[in-house]
Amino acid sequence: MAVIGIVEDNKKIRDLIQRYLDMQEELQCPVAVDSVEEMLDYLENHDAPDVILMDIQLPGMSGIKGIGIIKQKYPDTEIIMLTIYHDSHKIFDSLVAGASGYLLKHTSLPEIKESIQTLLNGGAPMSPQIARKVIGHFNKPNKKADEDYGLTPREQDIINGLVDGLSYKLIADRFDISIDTVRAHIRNIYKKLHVNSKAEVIAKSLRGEI
Amino acid sequence: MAVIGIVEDNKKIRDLIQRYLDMQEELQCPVAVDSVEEMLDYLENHDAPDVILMDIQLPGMSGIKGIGIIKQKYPDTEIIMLTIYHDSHKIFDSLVAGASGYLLKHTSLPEIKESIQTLLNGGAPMSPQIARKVIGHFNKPNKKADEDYGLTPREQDIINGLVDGLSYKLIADRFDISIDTVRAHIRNIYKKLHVNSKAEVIAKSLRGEI
DNA sequence: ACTGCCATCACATAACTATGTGATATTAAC
DNA sequence: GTTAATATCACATAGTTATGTGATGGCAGT
Repeated sequence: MAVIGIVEDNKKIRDLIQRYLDMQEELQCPVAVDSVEEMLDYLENHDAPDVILMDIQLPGMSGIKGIGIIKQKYPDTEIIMLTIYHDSHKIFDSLVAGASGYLLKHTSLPEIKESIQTLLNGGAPMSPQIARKVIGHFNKPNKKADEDYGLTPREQDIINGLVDGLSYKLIADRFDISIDTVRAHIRNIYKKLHVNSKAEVIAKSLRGEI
Repeated sequence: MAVIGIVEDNKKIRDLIQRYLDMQEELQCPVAVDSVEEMLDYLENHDAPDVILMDIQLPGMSGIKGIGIIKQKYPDTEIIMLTIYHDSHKIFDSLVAGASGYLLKHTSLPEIKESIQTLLNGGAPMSPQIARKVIGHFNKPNKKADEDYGLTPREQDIINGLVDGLSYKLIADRFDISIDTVRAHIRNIYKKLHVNSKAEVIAKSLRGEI
């Protein structure tokens, strides 16, 4: 009899999954909480579940951070992410943190059950679409032109300034140009990257997407 | 109508798969050869298939080396490995070389067909057991302990919002608090992290320093 | 009861960012 | 020698961010 835990802040979804899993002959789901912190509290006083289903977007600590903490204290507990996020870096971060599977929230209840069994049998549950993104990470270092945004050298300079946390004015000083020129470059960068804030440029850059 | 190619040195298996795939309404398999060299010859004079099923152990060039050569000349052709090897090293090398899927030879004919369709739909066909080994590669690098800035759970939430590229207003909406509260939290975060702009917080966070 | 910390909100203002519109000079490509 | 792309600068303005100052209520520990 495998013991399952759930960390999910949407009460409706949480209850639904818990009731469904608990109903299964070969599973039991004694704990379903809405934050990593609560799960850690629970684990202080109970045996660790065999498998934990974990959301990413949670009140308090994020699910990804939670993976690391839980896996460190209870390394035999396997974690399956169950989330709406399908972007590569969240998937990647989850797996690096120690998750053993990654499902999207549209996954049906029987599929969730099946995924748990896959995991208990030594497999890693994930949809082919997720698998594709995981594989993508293997190819990245090899391919240089990951996606070519056609940034000019000057635009790269400006981006580096942004990533260093500089204001327009400081970037202007660094390259000895006027602040209006900086603005002009940044406008072009935004257009090329399809974003519209410093924050997004910095995020893209630090994720290696530029 | 998707076009499939096969590189496999066991004539019996090769013919079996070719006949089966060719029989399918939506597939055709005009080429099944027993070495990478022969496949390259074929490609000189014909349109590249949409998908190539590739063995690893082959006469002449290995299938893994073949992936690299074929993907370089015909980047739109997807490659699925079909092999007896299930060791992490071969799986890893194949994916790095550019394979989009990895199947073991005990895979049934209908499963092979299904895998091809998965691939054409943007997924990556691989068994859960293979997926598990792929994930294993992500876990190896263990991260160092990060400095404790004494951030409260709420402050972490806000930081996550910033990293997601949200404006104060959107962060306020996400957590259902007022924009002034968001401002207040951000002020405290800046103090704790010794920074004074969104940009720096995002950078710190994405560098794993939080 | 008192203190400290957390989370919430309000008002105010200076500084910075995002965007529109337009212009000039240089250089490489056709 | 015209075109296209790059890099530069200017003015204007709406919107966002950064900071200061101050306040309320909850909760934990002493």
